[in-house]
Amino acid sequence: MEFRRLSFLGADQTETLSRAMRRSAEDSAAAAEDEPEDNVLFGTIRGRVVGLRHYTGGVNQGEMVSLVREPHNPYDKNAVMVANVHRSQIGHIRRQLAAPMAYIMDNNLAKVEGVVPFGVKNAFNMPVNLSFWGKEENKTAVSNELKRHGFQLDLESKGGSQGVTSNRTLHQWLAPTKKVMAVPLTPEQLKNAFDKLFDDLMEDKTREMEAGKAVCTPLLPHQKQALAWMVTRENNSDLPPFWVEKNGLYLNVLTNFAVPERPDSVRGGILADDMGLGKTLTTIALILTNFHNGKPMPLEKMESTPPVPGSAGTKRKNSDLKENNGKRSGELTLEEVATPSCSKRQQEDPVLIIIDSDDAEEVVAPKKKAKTKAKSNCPSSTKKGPFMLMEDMDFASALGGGVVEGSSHKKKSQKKSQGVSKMPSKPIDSNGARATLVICPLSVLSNWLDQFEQHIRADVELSVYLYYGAERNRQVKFLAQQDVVLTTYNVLSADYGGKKCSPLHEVKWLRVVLDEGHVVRNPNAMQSKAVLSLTAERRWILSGTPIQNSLKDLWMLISFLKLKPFDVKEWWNRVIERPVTLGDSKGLNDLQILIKGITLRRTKTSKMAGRTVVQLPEKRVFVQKVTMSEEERLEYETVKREGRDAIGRYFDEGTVLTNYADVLAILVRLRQFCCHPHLLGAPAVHRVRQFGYGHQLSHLPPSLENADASTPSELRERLINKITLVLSSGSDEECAVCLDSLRQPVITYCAHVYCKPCICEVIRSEKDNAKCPLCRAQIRTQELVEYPGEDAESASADDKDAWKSSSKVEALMSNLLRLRQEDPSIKSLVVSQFTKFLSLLEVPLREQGFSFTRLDGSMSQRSRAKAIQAFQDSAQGCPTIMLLSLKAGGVGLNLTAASRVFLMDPAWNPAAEDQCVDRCHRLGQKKDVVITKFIVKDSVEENMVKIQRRKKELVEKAFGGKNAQDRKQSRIEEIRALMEL
DNA sequence: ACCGCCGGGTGCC
DNA sequence: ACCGCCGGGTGCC
Repeated sequence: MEFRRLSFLGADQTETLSRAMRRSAEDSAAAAEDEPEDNVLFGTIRGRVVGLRHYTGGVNQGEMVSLVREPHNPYDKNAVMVANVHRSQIGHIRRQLAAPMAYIMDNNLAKVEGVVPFGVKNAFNMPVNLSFWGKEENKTAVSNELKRHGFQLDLESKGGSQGVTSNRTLHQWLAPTKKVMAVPLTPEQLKNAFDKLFDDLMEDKTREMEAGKAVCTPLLPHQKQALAWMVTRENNSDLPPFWVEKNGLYLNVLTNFAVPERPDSVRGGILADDMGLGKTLTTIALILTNFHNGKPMPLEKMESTPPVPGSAGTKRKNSDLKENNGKRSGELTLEEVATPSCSKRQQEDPVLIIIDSDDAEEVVAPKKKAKTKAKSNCPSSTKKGPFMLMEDMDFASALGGGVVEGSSHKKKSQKKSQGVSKMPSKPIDSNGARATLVICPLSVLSNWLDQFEQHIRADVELSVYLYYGAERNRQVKFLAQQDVVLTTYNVLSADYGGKKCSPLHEVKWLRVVLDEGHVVRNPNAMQSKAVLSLTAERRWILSGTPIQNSLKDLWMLISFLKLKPFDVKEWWNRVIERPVTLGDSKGLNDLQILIKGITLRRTKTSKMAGRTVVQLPEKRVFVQKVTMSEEERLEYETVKREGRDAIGRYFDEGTVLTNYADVLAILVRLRQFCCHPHLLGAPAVHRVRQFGYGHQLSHLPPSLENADASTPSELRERLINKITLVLSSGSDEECAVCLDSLRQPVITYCAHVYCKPCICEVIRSEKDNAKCPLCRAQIRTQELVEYPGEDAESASADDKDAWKSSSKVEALMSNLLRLRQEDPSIKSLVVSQFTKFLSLLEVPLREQGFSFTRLDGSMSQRSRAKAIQAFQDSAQGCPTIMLLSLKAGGVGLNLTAASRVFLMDPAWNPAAEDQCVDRCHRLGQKKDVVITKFIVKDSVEENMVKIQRRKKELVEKAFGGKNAQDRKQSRIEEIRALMEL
């Protein structure tokens, strides 16, 4: 590790630096494993595996083997061990060759991979074809090191230096028993194929299945298909793809591994339906429909329980939770989480049963603890009805004493004859696992609870435990007893952190479901490790966008599904990722087979028997051009001229990048002006000064570190303003260190924005000499200025007297007024990137007597849920308008009550607008959706629209992400276009 | 005999 | 390992 970092700091400073930083920002332990660009084949060598005598590991003809360094081997510090799939040792590389290999491997000059071409029955040694893969720049070093020890790399190229990576060579060495001569794919073909990876996965997946009786929502045809498919996947006992049975062994045809144990069937997969197709409902149906042996989950009918404790108990339990969370954790209360969907539902008995922690503790916990809990938690009642207690006892004894197979069968047949009916206790199947663990982002937690409530019959009892909040019940026994345990990725990884174990990791789950599974992406992140080490019989990934950036993202998913042998990164890299990256059509084909076997994906436009899967109402987009008033135009042109001058200067000096934050600030100001002049600086005077509003712009220093006239506190203030502007600009800035979206953003004295952990790591590793990765200015930890968060300032309160309208505001208001006249029941989303603009809009809305609510990033979970709930409610007097911040809320956000969307200002990223619109144009929308985009004529907004269009085309053409530098460069081009420079 | 040759012991790193 | 290598025994034929 140390050595590697040193070697990186040689050549290209910026590039290697940021790479080195990225590595240390991540979990450094495993980071050495995967250098993605090790894709050049340097050549091959026929080596020898010796010492077979001493080890038991066997190998097949043509089998891929791992080469593992053994730096602590007492006989030779250069030792290189040869191992098979199971990591069991076959032998060692002969020491003469091991010496240069050790050097190459230790310095990360190349990755070495082996295939045994023949001689697998040899008693003492066997040949091994070694191939060396790495970055072009290390090729000579590798070759020289081998030469120094008397070895010559075979290059196999027929001509041209690119020949080394030809597929011929590739195949020969990846799987020498195969005689595939593939034609390399062009990047274009590769891109197309990759895009189609998740398309056309429909064949054989059209069988439908009815949900279990406990599900009260009728499934749509495509959901029944998904259910049938999921049930089939869960109950299958097929070999995973590319495995065949041969001579009593199991052979993987890609790697030639032959193992005696049958590789586990992949019981689960990826449900990758577009959002809005009802993945949550389908999953709930799955939980209830496919318990053990393909039978529905045995559930109690509530009437069947003893009348008094039963119903009262249920209600009380719900209120327990409310109290419990509100009082104890302070993090998430029932109002935030189990949002009653509408007034009508509230009158019914809630079907969602959330068993309070104490239910189990009373049985298994030491008395003392139970007592305390009872006091603090449930003052009014006698804890719980005898019914629940008995059930728990039943469970405890079942767990303790083992389950009699017959008894559970009896229960099942009983159920069969009576339908959903009395079920005195919840049986555990012979294999014990009962509970489904659902892990989701916090933003959709409440949605899950909602949906459990909505879709399960009111007379059916399903125990859903929300594993969240400080006082969550961590008892393994208790968790294992639930039907469903719901938690978030954060809770999971927090529990797991460091300890490598946690309550959730001790439970043997029947099923683990990763909702929005694509969020688990970086395999080095704690949450990935936490997710991968869960124990479950069945595993599911729900994701509308299974591939975020590239092939690499897929590994996490495959690995989670335990798809042998690709759950081990080496085999994934060798067999799939690298061949595909190099344009090998066989590799791509293999990947397609792999994905096809485990994925179901339908888009909103997928056809089913000639009709689209979901009949969504129509969506129409209108662009409404807004003309500025003369006064506005005059002012706008002034601001624009000053901005152009400043940016033009940066272009002349070639300092656009170093002053990027300033440039963004100028652009933001222009965009803000298009919405409303008050957005720019007022009433906060310092903003005006800092960003050179009006004539003062010309005094803007070239960069902030030269702003010598300022006191430290002034500088600080400026930086806070700057970071606020950058972050609220809607440009989705990324951290130049981790290349991801900013988290815990901080700004340096040289006015560049990074994730706090990333830049701190840079400073830490470079000690006193730390430099800003973007401009090389000196940086220090104590000089980093943190983003204070969006101050939820209410402009309306401050500016009531000073209120004035703007052309755009007028345009919106006249739309809203007309709409109200035509149909007062229609609800609208009013979307802006500027929360302050939303605040300004509150004034005329109030004036005109509109009832509105608001959702923006600064709001707590609690107030968000309230706002959504109120807006979705169709009752008289409920808000008809929601002021929505463009980036607020996750993809799960459901605002189907709205059928009109007013996009007040264009976004940099057109996808953000689409996503926003999709919050109401989704399953459950009954009306046609009309979208109005306001664009100010002859302004920066019009130019933005042009850029949006170009971006869309680019996205359609390009494969894979650009690197940070390219992205910055294209930003610069955008700036030129925007400012008409 | 400071060699060659023979044959037994031995065998990954 | 039906090899190579090592090192001890041995020494005209």
